[in-house]
Amino acid sequence: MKRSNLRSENKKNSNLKLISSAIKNISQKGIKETTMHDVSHGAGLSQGIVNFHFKSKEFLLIETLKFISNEYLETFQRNIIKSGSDPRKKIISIINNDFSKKICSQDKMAVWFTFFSEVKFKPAYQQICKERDLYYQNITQNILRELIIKENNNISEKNISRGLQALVMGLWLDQLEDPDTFSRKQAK
Amino acid sequence: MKRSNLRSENKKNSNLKLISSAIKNISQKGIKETTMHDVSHGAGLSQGIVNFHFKSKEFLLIETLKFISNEYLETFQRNIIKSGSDPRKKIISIINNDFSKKICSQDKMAVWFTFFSEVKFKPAYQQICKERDLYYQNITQNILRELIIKENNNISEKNISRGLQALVMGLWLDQLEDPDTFSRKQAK
DNA sequence: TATCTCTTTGAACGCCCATTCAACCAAATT
DNA sequence: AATTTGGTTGAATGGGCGTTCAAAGAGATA
Repeated sequence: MKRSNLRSENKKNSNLKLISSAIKNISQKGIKETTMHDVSHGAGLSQGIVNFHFKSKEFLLIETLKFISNEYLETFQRNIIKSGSDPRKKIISIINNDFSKKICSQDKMAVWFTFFSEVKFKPAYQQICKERDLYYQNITQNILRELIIKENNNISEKNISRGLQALVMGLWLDQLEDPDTFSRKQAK
Repeated sequence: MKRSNLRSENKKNSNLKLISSAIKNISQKGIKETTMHDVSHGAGLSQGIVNFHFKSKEFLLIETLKFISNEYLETFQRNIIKSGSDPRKKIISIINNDFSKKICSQDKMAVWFTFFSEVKFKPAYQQICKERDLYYQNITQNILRELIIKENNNISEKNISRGLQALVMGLWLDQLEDPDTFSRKQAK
């Protein structure tokens, strides 16, 4: 066993700490008011470190977006697998996931929508978001198709899945705009 | 008739030009990359003028948000009145308005969501958005109640109207994230 | 132990941008 | 016509922040 892992582990650790700090700061202040100093000190490190690990603020942000996107996709997938083969149960598990405490938290939502608002001006963000959406879209569409066949219905799975996604997004946004009256239960 | 209107008219004109320029710039670059210089020169005026009229960048932004919020509410109201007394037609007119060329344009959506993403950190924005939402919520809820009574149904108008609003928001967001595949017709 | 490589530090640099303000101009008032 | 009031200009100011980099520290290698 190589012992040279101490360094690379420390490095990974630093990266993670920096991304976590970025998420925390962004959720509290937004992207533009989050300074490099905020991020590095929030991670218990010092000034120039972000530029060393991520080259620039922009790349840190991209990695941060990738991070929360992956986090979402992981619980998404895990929940569907856990729910068995009944398409109805699968749909329910998706919705449960979307409004779970972990995913639908004020902090996470704040970060998501902060990035969403920049998507139009930043191709890199757009790509990451698009990929996540396409994945979501694909999966739900397939599940809905199963459901439609099973129930012998005659509706478009494409529109429903897109509508579902939009509904979820809109409800998420609700929680940002008016956290006091928002309830995850009611949204579900 | 007082003739002292030339000055105040010019002033109003300048204000409007500045707000329009702000909208244009924000829709293309976002709030933080829009500089005072961008705004004033976009309006054909010079550097210090925004501070003269709006005191600070922050107040300019608040006025800009108020402006697009009022614009939305005006066409919203006008369309409902035009559509007569049938609740079903009223609902349709709301949806038509939400996805009209004027309201659901890429530029306007970009501006809306840019502000939405800041709502969490800026109480002033939050209040403006909340008011607009409450109004929307109230009106649609009343219309839905009419509809429910008329059709002798037994569902909660509150949840439906909130869901509708969320759905609209989500579809709007779609158009931002992926303008190429988005179609206003399909959304409707 | 000595050398080399990778990571971290934090002061220094330079750019960008909101804001200020004295000077100027045009409209209103007298 | 003279004076006051209000709007506009644009150069100057100052602060904030991303980035750089020499020096130091810590792990790996010999």
